[in-house]
Amino acid sequence: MVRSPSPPQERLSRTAIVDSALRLADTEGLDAVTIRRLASDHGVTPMALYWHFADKAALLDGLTERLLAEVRFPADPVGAWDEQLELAQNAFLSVIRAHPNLATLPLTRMLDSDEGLRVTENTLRLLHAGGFSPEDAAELGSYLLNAIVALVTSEPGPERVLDGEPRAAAVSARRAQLLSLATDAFPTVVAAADALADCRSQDDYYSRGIDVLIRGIVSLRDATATGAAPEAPAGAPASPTAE
Amino acid sequence: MVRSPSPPQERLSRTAIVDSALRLADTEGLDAVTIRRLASDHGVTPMALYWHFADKAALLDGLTERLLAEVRFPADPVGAWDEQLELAQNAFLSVIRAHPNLATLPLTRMLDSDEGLRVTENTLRLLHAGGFSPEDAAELGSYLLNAIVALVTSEPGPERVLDGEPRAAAVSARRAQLLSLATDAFPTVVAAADALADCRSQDDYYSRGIDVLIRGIVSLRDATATGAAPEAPAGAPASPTAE
DNA sequence: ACCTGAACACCGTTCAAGT
DNA sequence: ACCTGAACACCGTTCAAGT
Repeated sequence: MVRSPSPPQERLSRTAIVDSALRLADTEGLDAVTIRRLASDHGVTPMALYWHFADKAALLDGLTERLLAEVRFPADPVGAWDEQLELAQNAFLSVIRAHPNLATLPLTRMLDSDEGLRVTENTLRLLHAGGFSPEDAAELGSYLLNAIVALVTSEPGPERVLDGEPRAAAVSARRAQLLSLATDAFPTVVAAADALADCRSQDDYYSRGIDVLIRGIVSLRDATATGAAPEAPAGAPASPTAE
Repeated sequence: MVRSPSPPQERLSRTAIVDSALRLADTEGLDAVTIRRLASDHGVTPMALYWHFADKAALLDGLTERLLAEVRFPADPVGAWDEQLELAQNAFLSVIRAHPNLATLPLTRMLDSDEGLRVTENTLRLLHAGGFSPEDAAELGSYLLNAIVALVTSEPGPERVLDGEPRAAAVSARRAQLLSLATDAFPTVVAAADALADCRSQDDYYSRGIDVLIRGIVSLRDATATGAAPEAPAGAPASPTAE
């Protein structure tokens, strides 16, 4: 609340607004990111933001772009195709994990910024190099990216805005709720109450999630892409076969 | 707008409110579901709803429960384990596909209603029968369910609130945007512009998405669950090994 | 070019009352 | 038990001005 009430701001700018929106979302959740809140944090009238952004959707597009700009894909891809794919997916995952409150933004805004297009292109290119057509790569790539978001949103545990003592309280409340269920109707849920109330090991959870994803893609490729450039170096797609 | 301004309502009730909330979300999107809008649709004061629900979160929990109640799992599971898993996943998918505007609700509210717990129990039980421990099944199951939601949210095409002519306009605008990109920076995205702007075949898209998911799980099971009840009949878990 | 001021049509919610 | 009325602290956004 006493974040920076009315700092002697030198100037308003797109990047300054997006910067504070990112911090605000990280600390207080995406719902806290409002035009009026950002304006007051910058010691300015709400309407001032409308000179820099057409509307709130444009602001969220800017925020999404800022998030996706942090994704660092390996510059020179080496190793087997599935290893390259895993590295790329982990690059995306680590950024989403660092900003879990923003995880849902790319779900609908992936194609609405240059950085989102960059991430998309890299993913589709990798899939295409693995033998999928650009069209198949498009559907598979969109799904792959969103499944990684789903991995983060489905991480067991309470809302990610909570911290410290309120978080521990939420975890034990959830545990108690699940343990109180009828064991004949919900035997497996009761048996897994601890694991559902809070993630046991985040690293294990995520490495297994990525593992399942890659296994699925590889298995599909092996069953589908019969002889279609199965082990291309993935520098650039051999021939994009445009339209 | 002229939906049912002030019908001579007999009585307000939880189910009547949830019913109209479901219709409203389906036709106008989740954002249209507000306390005040529902109240006016029922010809009643906003505060009237607070007798039936503690707050808006409770209303959305009720809406989620209503949605998940539509999920019909096969009563007597027959066939191979992965076929059972696929049937169960398709049962969940078909409900989400029927209500795409509500797809994101189960992401955070799965454990907050009896119907959500029912869906969770069924999923975990199946995974447990496949050889995963209840804890592993919990993490895998949460992920599986959310990945199916991700499948729906990542279906290529414009927002699902749009229909008819505005939808076609959004599709061709997206297509034009993607085709106008620099082909040296975004060759694969440009090549897949059509597939990214609108889903080619929804049935193909979804059957492949489920396919990738099942393949991933099966591959993980074959690599992991070494000899641990690999082909149990899946009626009920052999021994829940509680705690 | 960049920001203010007043206003409009919305939100969820509390609190005190009515029947 | 079930609903109303007035009020509070919020939203995003338009439109007309200011400098």
